[in-house]
Amino acid sequence: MATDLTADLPSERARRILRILVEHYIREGQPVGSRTLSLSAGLDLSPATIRNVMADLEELGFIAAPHTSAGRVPTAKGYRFFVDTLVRLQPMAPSDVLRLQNQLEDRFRGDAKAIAGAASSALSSLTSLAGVVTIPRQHHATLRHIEFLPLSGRRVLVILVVNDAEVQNRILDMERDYSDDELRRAANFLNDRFTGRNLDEVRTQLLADLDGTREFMNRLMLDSIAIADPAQQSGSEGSGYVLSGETKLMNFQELSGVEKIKQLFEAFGEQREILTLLDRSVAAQGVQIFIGEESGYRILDACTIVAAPYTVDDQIVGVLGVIGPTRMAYERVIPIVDVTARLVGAALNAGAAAGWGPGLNSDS
Amino acid sequence: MATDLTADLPSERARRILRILVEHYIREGQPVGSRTLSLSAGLDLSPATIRNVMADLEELGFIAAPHTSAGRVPTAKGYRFFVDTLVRLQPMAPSDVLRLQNQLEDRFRGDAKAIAGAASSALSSLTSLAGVVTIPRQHHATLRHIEFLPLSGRRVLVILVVNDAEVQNRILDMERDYSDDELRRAANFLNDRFTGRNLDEVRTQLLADLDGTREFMNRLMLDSIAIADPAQQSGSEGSGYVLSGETKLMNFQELSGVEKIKQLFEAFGEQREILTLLDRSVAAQGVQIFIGEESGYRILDACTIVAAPYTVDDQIVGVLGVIGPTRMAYERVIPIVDVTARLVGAALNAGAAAGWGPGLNSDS
DNA sequence: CCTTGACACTCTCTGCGGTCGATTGCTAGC
DNA sequence: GCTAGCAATCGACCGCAGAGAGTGTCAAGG
Repeated sequence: MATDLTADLPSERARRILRILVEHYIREGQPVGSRTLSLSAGLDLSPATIRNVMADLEELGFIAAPHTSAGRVPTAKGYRFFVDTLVRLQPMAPSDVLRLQNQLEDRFRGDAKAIAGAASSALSSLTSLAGVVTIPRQHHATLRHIEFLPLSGRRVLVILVVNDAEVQNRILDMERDYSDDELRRAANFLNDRFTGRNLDEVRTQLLADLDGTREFMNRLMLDSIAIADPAQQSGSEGSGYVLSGETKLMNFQELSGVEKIKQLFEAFGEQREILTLLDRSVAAQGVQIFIGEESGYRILDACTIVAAPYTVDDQIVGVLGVIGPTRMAYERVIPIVDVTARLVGAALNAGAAAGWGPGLNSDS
Repeated sequence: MATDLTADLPSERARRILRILVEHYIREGQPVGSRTLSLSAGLDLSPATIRNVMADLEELGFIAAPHTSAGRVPTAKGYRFFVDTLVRLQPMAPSDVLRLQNQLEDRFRGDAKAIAGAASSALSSLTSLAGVVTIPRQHHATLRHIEFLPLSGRRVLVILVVNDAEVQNRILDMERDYSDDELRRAANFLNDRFTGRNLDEVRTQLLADLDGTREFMNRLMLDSIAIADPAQQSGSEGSGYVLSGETKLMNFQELSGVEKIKQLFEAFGEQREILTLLDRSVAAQGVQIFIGEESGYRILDACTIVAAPYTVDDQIVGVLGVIGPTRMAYERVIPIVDVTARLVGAALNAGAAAGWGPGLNSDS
């Protein structure tokens, strides 16, 4: 019927209308009618004309009407088009960047878990949504100190200090008995030879030595190095993510059904689904956005996840982001997630992160 | 008007009616009318008579009517009287006790945090309410191993292994520099002299030595022993409690207002108020119950907390319990909390907990 | 060919009135 | 002291009508 049906894309004018509609809906949370749009600044069209355009947009699947006489709301496809091509990103205020930076670096040097926690609550308070940060992988971490303590019955307690001051520990079930002396020698060997080295290097080196004389100890050493990697850590503590400000999600009517909220919170508790979803954004660099149904999880139908991987030495070690309703302030949230990811990477790089300033937030 | 107004206590008959009313309301969740009670087994009175008694009970403050024609519901005072004198406790099934015991002891020997987590989720799944367990204090714990690692700028990383295999660590800011050698000697001193000893003993001993020659090292040693005590641990990790099954609370209509749920969950997140409330039950032994307004916190007006301290060597080291609506199955919940507290104590006593059987659940 | 004003239509929301059912308090009688 | 009966009260439910908001469509005008 209208302008540009040959392509599947809306005309220039339709885009402008779509953008204003989405922005308006995000602000007000109410279906937007033709009259409201007509009065909106920047448009100089009558409601009737706008109705025609809106009919086209509806046919293309960008917007939908809850019922006959209730204006239109964006669909997931509409939000997708909006964030991909229409949104005008709003850089973070330099003062906010500075504060965030301080929050992440202050007194946390080297403790990755503490940084993740701080980042999570910072994300939440900056966006008024739920913040989520995965515990960083530690392949890249440097070995600081290692210690073995014998327990009863072939069990050995491994204590591993990595980076500046991060302590990991786990109990290993061994295949044979080790004497106190053996354990001490193994620890000494590792400490003497590998302190200050990258855990990845340590592992490779140990693997290379595998057929050497020390083979019998090697199994113990390999296993103990491996505990620093949260990916393998099925235990409750180290794996998973830090979530903050979940309760903020209860403020949004679109999620306010008690039953929905309950399922959402149960999913947060289980962690599994959220984690696999976050893992998807490890693939690409930059900010990734999963809108409503796109996530593939029914529970998140009314939610959007904005996520970005963060890196240390150009290696991706984790993902962070926010979870909120599809109707969120994308233009503010996207830069926040972007900048936070960079600052977390910088903070993890310990001392090396002095030189951050404004101008970070160009965009993806 | 009626039977026993001289005393502030209801007559025998009134008590029976109150008990049946409370039990019925707990089961059905709907205001109970005189007709319903009249039909109830065990009572052989007409609705009119029951109405008279109910009027008395209302005057005494045990029950209240939501509105003129809607039957009665118990007040906080009514529940209080019910749990104090009317309730007929229902012992846990021996099979449940056994399963619980296994859940707590399996593969957790020595790791207090893991035991707390297991107890919390066990409480939640047994009661269909939220389970809560404070992280146990460690005064009583035995020192296994200690280690100091120097960090940059007068900071020292302390790693403390207590009990079987529980690792605690913290960074201490010291007043002067310590050389590597000093730190090594301090650790050796503590390990040689105190391994296997109670942390309390260690502290007393160190205090006694304070005016001796080693004074300069003593500060470091005292501080490092102190980190095992979660009460002093203001940091996020060790302090506080483990909460499980919060989402189950969303099932109850009396808490179903989104705003109420939100405040409740925010209180859970803050931990402070819940903790001070739980601390109150450290005073007395046995199961403590805080019903509705009794807690003193508005947020918990519609909630009841059933809590019991748990002990190691007859010393109270923590509190556990459940949080639910005032309308909960007290007769089942109270024994469950009671038994769980004993089993957690036993599990913390590591190997010494073999001999538990049925017959635990006499009552408070 | 696009835009616009006009008009009829559809749907939700709100308030009103009425009925129904549950329960109470009260009083008179056993 | 207990009980039966009675009027009164109140919430839940239903149907209905009117207001309001927004749509689709159509014919007229640039």
